[in-house]
Amino acid sequence: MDKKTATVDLSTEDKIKEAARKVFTSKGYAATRTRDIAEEAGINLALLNYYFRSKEKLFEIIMAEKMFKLFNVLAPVIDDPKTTLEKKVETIVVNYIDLLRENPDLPLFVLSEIRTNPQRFSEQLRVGPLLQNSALVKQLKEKRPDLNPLHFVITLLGMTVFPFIMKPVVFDALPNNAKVFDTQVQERKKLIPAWIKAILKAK
Amino acid sequence: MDKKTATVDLSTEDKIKEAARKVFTSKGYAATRTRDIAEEAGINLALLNYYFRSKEKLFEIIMAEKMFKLFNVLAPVIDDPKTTLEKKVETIVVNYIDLLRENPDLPLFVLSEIRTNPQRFSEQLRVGPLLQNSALVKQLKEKRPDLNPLHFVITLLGMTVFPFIMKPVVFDALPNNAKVFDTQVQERKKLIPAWIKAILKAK
DNA sequence: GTCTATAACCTGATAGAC
DNA sequence: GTCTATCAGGTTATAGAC
Repeated sequence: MDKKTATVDLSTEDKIKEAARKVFTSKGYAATRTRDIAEEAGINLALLNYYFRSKEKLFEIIMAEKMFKLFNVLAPVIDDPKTTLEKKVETIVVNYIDLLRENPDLPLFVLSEIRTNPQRFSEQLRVGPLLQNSALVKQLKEKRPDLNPLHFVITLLGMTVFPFIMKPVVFDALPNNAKVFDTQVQERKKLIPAWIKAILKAK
Repeated sequence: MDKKTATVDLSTEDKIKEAARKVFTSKGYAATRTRDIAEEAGINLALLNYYFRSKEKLFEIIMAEKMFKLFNVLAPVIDDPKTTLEKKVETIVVNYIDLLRENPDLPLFVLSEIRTNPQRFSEQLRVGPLLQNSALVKQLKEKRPDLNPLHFVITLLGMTVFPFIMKPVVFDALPNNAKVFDTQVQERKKLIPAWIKAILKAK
């Protein structure tokens, strides 16, 4: 079944959500007009308010979805005592790259909105506790007690996520962009775990 | 001389630019109202248009400044044949961290605006050629002909820039945030070059 | 150069017919 | 549930006095 047909088959409510996902993530909350969403969904402007009451309510629904996607790659892996540190790294890298290949502007969207309106997200963002006593941190402290776990996590995520953040700058200007980017990102599934290994080994 | 006094001493034009820098970078183009800038500058709304004709013209001036700051850390280093690869890495890391410590939301601001409105920046973004035949790339190919230079550059920049991009998510939720963040970032001036060294050595 | 007042436009949301 | 028409409020930009 092709995508166009699938989209048409959606309920009106889902058509609006689908359109909202697309427009919000590509332009951001402030630059998005409810009219853009309505047009993208192929429905009337009034229906947006009929189903979701307001632009802001609709946005909150989409945003919650996106943040869940983003954090849910980390959450189940980070506190699993049964897997090794190496395996955790590999899983995080592969899962994130697969997720972001399908949602390339997810990180920049979420980070931009948090920056634009930090107090709106102050409650959801309790990353400290999640890290503090996780299995990953314990395993890391055992292997390298001298290395601050936060440095490690940020470096790991930076290696994985940063290509997607830089995509508009580096790749969209390149001649053969889409293909080149995807190849590079796939390569990083193996490169990043190897690099992390080298970093942990070096003293 | 304290900052308040210095600000008051500025010409009206510079007061507006200074205010525009602050408001644009913290809220983004779309969410910024010219009234916010006028108020921040302590002047009347009409003066903004008198000096800069429009919100968009003013934005373009600020944005050009910011992009220059961001790319100018890389440009002089990347094609210098007189320094070693190691020295280049060290210089890039230290210079970027110093720049970003003073302009923490510079990367997220620039990247967000590029994403929101890619065609506006399509001309400025010719990163490919800049990299293609640079001294850095040559040195890298000599040391590790198997490693795609783009992987290297993105990893290096990711390690350096990503903490600033994650700041609102990870650190602003932490108890002792400002101090912790700054300490960590300073530590990375030494950590990142060491990590890069380990990565280049590992086969 | 700087201000007040206002024009011209845009955007989110709703009323009311079908 | 879905549409058209429209309102109410806000935003950029300018006219015109000083």
